[in-house]
Amino acid sequence: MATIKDISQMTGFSITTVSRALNGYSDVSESTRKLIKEAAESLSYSPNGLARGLVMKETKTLGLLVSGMTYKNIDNNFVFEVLCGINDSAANSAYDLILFSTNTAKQKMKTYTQLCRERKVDGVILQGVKTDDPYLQEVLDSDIPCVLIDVPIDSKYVGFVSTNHKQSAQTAVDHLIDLGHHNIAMVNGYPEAFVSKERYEGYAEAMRNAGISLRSEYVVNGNFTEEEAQQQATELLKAYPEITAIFCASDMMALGVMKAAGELGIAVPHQLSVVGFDDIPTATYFQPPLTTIRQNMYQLGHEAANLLMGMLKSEDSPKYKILENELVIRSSTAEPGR
Amino acid sequence: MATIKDISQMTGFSITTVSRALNGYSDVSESTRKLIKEAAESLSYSPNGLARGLVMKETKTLGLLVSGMTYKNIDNNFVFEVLCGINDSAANSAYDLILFSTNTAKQKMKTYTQLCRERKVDGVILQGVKTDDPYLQEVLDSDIPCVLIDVPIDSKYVGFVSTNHKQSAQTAVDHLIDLGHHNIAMVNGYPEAFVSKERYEGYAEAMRNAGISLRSEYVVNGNFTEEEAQQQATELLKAYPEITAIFCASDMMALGVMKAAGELGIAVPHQLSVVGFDDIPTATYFQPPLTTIRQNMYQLGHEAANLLMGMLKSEDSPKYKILENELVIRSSTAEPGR
DNA sequence: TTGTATGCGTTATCAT
DNA sequence: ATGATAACGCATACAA
Repeated sequence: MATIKDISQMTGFSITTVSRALNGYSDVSESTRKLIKEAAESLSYSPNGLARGLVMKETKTLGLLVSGMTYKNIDNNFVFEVLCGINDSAANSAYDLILFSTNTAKQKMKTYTQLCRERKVDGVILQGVKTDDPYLQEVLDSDIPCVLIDVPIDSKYVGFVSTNHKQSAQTAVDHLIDLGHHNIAMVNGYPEAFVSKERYEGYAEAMRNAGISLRSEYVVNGNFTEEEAQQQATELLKAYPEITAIFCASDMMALGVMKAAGELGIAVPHQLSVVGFDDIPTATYFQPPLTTIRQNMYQLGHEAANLLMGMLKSEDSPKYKILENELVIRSSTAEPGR
Repeated sequence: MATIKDISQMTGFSITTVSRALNGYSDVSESTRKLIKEAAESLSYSPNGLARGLVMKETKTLGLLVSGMTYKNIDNNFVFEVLCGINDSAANSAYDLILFSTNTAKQKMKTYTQLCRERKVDGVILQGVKTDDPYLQEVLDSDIPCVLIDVPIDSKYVGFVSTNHKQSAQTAVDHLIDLGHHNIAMVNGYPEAFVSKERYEGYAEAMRNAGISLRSEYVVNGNFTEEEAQQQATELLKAYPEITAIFCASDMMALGVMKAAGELGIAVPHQLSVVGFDDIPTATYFQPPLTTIRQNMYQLGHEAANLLMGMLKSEDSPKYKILENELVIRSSTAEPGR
């Protein structure tokens, strides 16, 4: 609880000199600096970040607004990987992270801007915002530097990181087409997600390029959950038994699809090929091991933090970055059988 | 950027009255309160948490010192589950979380106490501290309220949450003994972890109770990693082919052990039974699905945060809690075969 | 019911 | 090279 005032009294120097000495200013003699540093040490002094932040208008904190850090998302380390990336990046600089622990009830009380301004964060990283989220508009209107994850919007104070979702989806579906599939369905997430739109675009593009006409009945939404995907896939496969392949917008949904197939007595991959998206660690262990699109979420988080810290340093720092995904072929896809 | 001063000028009331009105004090007339609130609204005022914290000596932030939020731990959502639990708990109260992003290099620069005092956190949750960690002593010496995860120490300002590691380990080994195993080895984590000691105790206790003499050669350390466990298990199984069961202190190490067995041509579970610890989501998908001890890490985090917030509220709030684990029997254990 | 004055711990401006 | 003083935005003891 010692302050620079205490050091000042102990050493006889003014608080100004103490402050300057401790902050490495050059206009203080080495002898007094030594004295002051020793006093600080003996009083086990720590600077008060609040007071410093109050006057400096900079807190060296990055805000994190992360959806999905809750019980039901526990199996999805997607969010965790992003977090690790951000954390590692912040650890290499002087920033700490503040996690806005907000639930839907609290979200109604405090807006995005309020949250950030109260905590006086230097910048924010947003993960999991939907396109119709009211927060999104606030972000754009606000003057708080911000990086969005998987929402491609940039403006003066806003940047983003994402992956090439469309191209990746296209690659995934091309893989199915190359194997000889024609009746390819898609289990998407939900319409309010940018990534869902992009991935659908990729699916559609691949089909068009192959001269296969799109059938809207073949495309359903699984809300990114295993359960809904399983249910949707069950109905899909019952209604359209001609389907021989399903492209899913997440690995967990792919798991749901495989379970649906299993219950209907449809063998994967021999009667039905399944492709996922994400490449979660568990995907390797699925039965059969899942063919999927690998996203490097760690790197996504890492780049997000770097981008943001860059924006804080200089006006004309790059504001967005798009990473490349990669198709990982395992055993859930094969030539269409009979 | 509006302050109460701005509101004061706009409405003509003093900043005192503005402050009191906004903070819901009763000694301000409803009419002026209304005026002031409207002014605040129109100026889109947000209180400055730094200034408030400076004078109130309370920041409504909980510090999180978490080891393992880094690239190599990405597959281990153990940490993430704890985090989710803490987050959910904090979300239901007025606290936000601050993640101390510290790497080993930075850790040498700033001590635990410095970190906390600079940020002026009201309390701290520590995860992943080893028994020989210098941080630990600091925690005990400091007067910052703190909850340790899986380190059973409590004092005036320190509490902890943990699970019944010893009993759980004993249950796991009992299960093996009940199946008819005698030559049971253990792949532990590392000696500096409390949980390792506890789990070893449980192993030893079970063996003693069954009248099986302990052989120190049967106990090795896998450092909680898949790779080291695999390597250690390989040597173990080569040197002592009479071993028919291995109890592992984590699921990832159990995976390493199963891989070792696989490479040596030893069938699990028919020639070797394997038990893990944690019940990570992937454990269900291992081949064979892993028998293990389920730990509810989410609840652990939840309780940790609740405990800490309780300690902040009153002196004589309970300071520790021990949760129960549960044996989950899957297919990696069986009667010893030949 | 409202206002005045003070302090929280720090940095910054301007003297000396 | 060092010091006095004013800010930063807020809460609170005390007055009125």
